[in-house]
Amino acid sequence: MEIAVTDAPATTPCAAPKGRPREFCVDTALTAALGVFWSKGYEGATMADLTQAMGITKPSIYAAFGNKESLFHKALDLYEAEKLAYTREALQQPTARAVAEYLMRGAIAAQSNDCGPGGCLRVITSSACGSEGESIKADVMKRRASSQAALVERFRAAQAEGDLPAHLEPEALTAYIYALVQGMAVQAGSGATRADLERVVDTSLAMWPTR
Amino acid sequence: MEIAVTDAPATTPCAAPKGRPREFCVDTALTAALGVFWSKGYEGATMADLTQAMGITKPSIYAAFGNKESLFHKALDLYEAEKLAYTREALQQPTARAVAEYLMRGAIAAQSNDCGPGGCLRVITSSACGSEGESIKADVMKRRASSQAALVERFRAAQAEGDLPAHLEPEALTAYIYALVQGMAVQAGSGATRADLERVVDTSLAMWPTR
DNA sequence: CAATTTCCATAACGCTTGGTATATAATTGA
DNA sequence: TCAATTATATACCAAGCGTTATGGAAATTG
Repeated sequence: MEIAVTDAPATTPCAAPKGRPREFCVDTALTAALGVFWSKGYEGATMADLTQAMGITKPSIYAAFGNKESLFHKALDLYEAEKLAYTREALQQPTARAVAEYLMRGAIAAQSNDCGPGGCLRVITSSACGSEGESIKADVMKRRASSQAALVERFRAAQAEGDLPAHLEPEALTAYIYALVQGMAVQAGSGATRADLERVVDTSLAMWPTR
Repeated sequence: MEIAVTDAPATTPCAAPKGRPREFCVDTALTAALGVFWSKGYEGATMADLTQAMGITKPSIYAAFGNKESLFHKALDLYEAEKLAYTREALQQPTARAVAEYLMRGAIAAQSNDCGPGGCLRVITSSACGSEGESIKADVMKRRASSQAALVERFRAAQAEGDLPAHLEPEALTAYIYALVQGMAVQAGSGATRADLERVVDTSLAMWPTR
């Protein structure tokens, strides 16, 4: 009769892991997987690469993360949360120019190859499109569209405040900024140094309308 | 005695093809192969994809082009000669701004997906870097460096003529332009339309120093 | 301590990959 | 007409891919 009261444990999965606990840290393994995907792309990363970098065997990967595709999605979540956080912080900058600068300097930090492999996981994934990773590519493009929409909105607000010259459309400016950042990612993936990328950003900012 | 006079046929290979003539046109097949590499990348393009698009069987490909890697290099040669010719034409424009505009408008024409697949074969190839296509990637990067060096030289000449503000370094400007063009390639490969790319170029040109 | 649950490791699976051996067809020159 | 030579077509190969089944070891629960 009172069964309904204690009927909830199925929804609280973290209560008591009955069997043998796993011997590896999921987050650490996921970080290692991210590094592999980042440097070799989705299709370029083999399960052998992943097992070696993650330090666990294939059955463990499949038990903990599902299949390769779902592992990639989780790695991409981690990437966006950890390496692309600056994207959201940038929107809170006071002026449109400051937003753009924050976005580009953040891109340097994220793409420069001192921390992690060079380039951008999104760019790498959307460029390398075998027939297999079609849904992967679609996922990346959806996330990118969402990021771009937020920036358009920010620029629109800036224009309403008179912070942006009227002859610049928010959509066009967003596409421009993103093209620049994505191009920097291409160069970073091809061995460009942090100084190289800084020259690109400085040049772009030198051209930004001052009035 | 007069042998020396008629000793040249080894250098005139088109004289008499002794055996069975091939039934396909090499250039047509190479164009088809280029389309496959362009839309799926080097590693993403399988031999099955290539045979189907080229309309010939695997042994014919290997007999005519060597292996997959050498086929890619030949397709890349064709791509650069046919689709990247605007890169060299741009350098002959009278002003630095005209050079930049020619470069970007040409990029739109080459990357926009009405003619051939979207995006840029160089960007696709250098981004998609499995462990296998390492030498392929190196080849692309070498060609890109050569193109960039030519643009640096052109901007340097422009600066000597007073055609370019002194506070803009030719190297930095080149990296900036290339980042923009490469970013446009990323967007074109993700389904951006010609109008989308034109907005990017117009925005960039609106920021170009006028004085 | 027994039972149970979950883990790790090996090995195999079915499939696709780039590349090739072999046999047949088509042309040239004698 | 008969060899010599070259292209085509079918089939095959070894290797690598993502994925899964199996068997035993280890840790928590009752």
